[in-house]
Amino acid sequence: MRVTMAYVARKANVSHCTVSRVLNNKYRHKYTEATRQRVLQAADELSYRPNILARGLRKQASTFVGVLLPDLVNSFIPNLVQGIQDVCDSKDLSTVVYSTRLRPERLEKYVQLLIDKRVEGMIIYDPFHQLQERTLRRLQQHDIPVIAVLVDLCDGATTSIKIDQALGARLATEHLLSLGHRSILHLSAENADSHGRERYEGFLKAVQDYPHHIGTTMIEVDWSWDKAYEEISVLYGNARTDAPTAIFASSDATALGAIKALLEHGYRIPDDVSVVGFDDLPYAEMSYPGLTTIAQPKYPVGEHAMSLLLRMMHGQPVSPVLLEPQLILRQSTAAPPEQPLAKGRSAAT
Amino acid sequence: MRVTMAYVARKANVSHCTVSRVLNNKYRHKYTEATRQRVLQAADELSYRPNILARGLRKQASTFVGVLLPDLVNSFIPNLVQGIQDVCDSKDLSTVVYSTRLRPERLEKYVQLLIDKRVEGMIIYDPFHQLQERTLRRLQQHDIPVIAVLVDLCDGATTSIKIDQALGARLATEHLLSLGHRSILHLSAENADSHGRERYEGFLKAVQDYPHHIGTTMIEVDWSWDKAYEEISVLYGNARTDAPTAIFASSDATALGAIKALLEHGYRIPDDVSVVGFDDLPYAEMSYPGLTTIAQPKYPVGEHAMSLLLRMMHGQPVSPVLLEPQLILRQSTAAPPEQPLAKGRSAAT
DNA sequence: CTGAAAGCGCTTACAG
DNA sequence: CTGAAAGCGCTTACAG
Repeated sequence: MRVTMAYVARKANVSHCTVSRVLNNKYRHKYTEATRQRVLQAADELSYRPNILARGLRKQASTFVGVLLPDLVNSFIPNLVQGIQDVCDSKDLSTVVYSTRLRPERLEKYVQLLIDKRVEGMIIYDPFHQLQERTLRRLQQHDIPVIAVLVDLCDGATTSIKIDQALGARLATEHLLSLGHRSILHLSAENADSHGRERYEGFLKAVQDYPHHIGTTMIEVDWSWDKAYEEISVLYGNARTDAPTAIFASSDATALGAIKALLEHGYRIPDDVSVVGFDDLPYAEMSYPGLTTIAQPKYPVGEHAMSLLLRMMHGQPVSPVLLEPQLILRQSTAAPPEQPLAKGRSAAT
Repeated sequence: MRVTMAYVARKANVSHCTVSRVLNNKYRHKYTEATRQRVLQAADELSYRPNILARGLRKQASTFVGVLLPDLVNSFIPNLVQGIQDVCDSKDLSTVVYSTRLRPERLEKYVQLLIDKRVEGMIIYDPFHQLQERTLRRLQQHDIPVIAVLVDLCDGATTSIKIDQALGARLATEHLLSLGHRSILHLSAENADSHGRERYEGFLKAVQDYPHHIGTTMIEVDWSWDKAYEEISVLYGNARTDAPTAIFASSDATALGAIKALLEHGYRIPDDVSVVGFDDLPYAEMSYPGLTTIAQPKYPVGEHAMSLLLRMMHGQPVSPVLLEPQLILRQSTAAPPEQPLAKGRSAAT
């Protein structure tokens, strides 16, 4: 049989209201220590546990927070979620996580579901702006506070916590420039989404701000490892002496595609070509050579997002947050070669 | 103002019970089509949405399923979760996912929390057997059905869905043997957990079953990329002609550590040394050279687990499931070199 | 200091 | 065919 408050009350010889008061540690001056002890002991002996659903119904608070993500697999999502959950844990909140896998109709469906579940707030990462404005308005109607992470929502007004993408691109580019590279290739995702565009712009800006002339090449690879691999195979496959000595890839995945193509064509990294990535995937460290890249503070984004949401839930004012990425030096970057590049250089030594 | 059934009822000029009946599509013969239309229209006009908490309280069903994992970051966890969630989606269930990050006390806490939330079932992945038997008993007391994934729970009795680890190890080993390798090194995780042990045993068994004499070496690296990297650096670092021509690593991570060490010492893969991993991480394909490995059916494990749980929730009989892993051929394996191995072989050509 | 009562928003036997 | 009533397990003003 299920142990309810009534049951505990009977055992402790009090009414269920008293049980509620004692167990919630509320109105402490309103009952004697003796009663308190009796209740506590009865609850303990029966291993009583409150029914959170009932409490939620009564208090009009579900203790749930909704998290909407494009997918679960993507590199930094787990860390983001972890950050959110750790804050929730300390506040007796739970997260309900949904991943849309890029299907807009699922997005709408999940928002509705989360509303139905009476979540007390929502954190949304919507990289391709698939969330419609009217859905956002629905959330407002239900007084559900929303925080956008990494990317603004379509309304542009929802409080967001983001990472400075352009700064990351600048750090990567300036690192290559300071090593002496004067011809840099950018594997871009300019047309893919806002992060790709911001990284592209950060790269351009860094180059323009540099006092010397820099030769730049851009290839759109749309976050795709395959495209990066193929484009670099073609570009460096034919013996050329004027190929860029450095590559700034807009993601670790595309950087790894480039590296694989270069290694297969006999180039040495970083001796012949330097490569910088972006993201700091776990593999960035495991790969050969270790990938110099831009690390994003994934876990802190989650933490901040949840803290902001908490403030909103309590009706406190919030303002957007911008976090800074960081350059991680590994073995894939070095000064450019003294001799001009030539295919199969390393195999010939 | 919040739209409740009472509100819809008033608007449709019926009682709230009728609203409930119509909206739940139950007792269809119990009201006229006209009433039905009136209710439906009123609900629609008011954008009525049922309160799932209230329904759950009444029906004694939370529509939540708990998922307990060691972490969110580990390679195949996201796919596993996705499989679980997709099945849940089709059944109007939601998952509450907790990751313990290997802290046993968190495990106990989360189980309790999930009980408090009145989850209708639980899926648990507990690789290091941190869950205590009495916690499992508590779950039973609350009539919460449990499914173990990938690894048995401490009681050994909970229905489980697993992947045949020994078979995976056998597939990997036989692949190397069939290529002609007669000296194989196993980077093991024998002492780390049951998966490590099963993979180790599968390897041994495959070698013993082989008609020819096979030289085997074992190094315990405990799932650690670092340890694999260091051990292989040492073993292959000193010029030796008798080093194994093939490595079966108990995970992709350790395989990648080995590969990095080998490449740094000038060995060519697969020309000088063949390497097989285990897991099929996304990076297995992206690395240089593409990693031959054992793929585990991650998503299907999630699907099956949830389907089993569903059966249990409906009081139907269930039996354990064992899924088969699969060999994925890429570029890191080939026949052994004709000349004996020597350090820096490739650099010398 | 303690209890009786109302109510959160539903579902479902039970009458009529 | 429809409604009144009870009840899921809590919390919280309101009396006493």
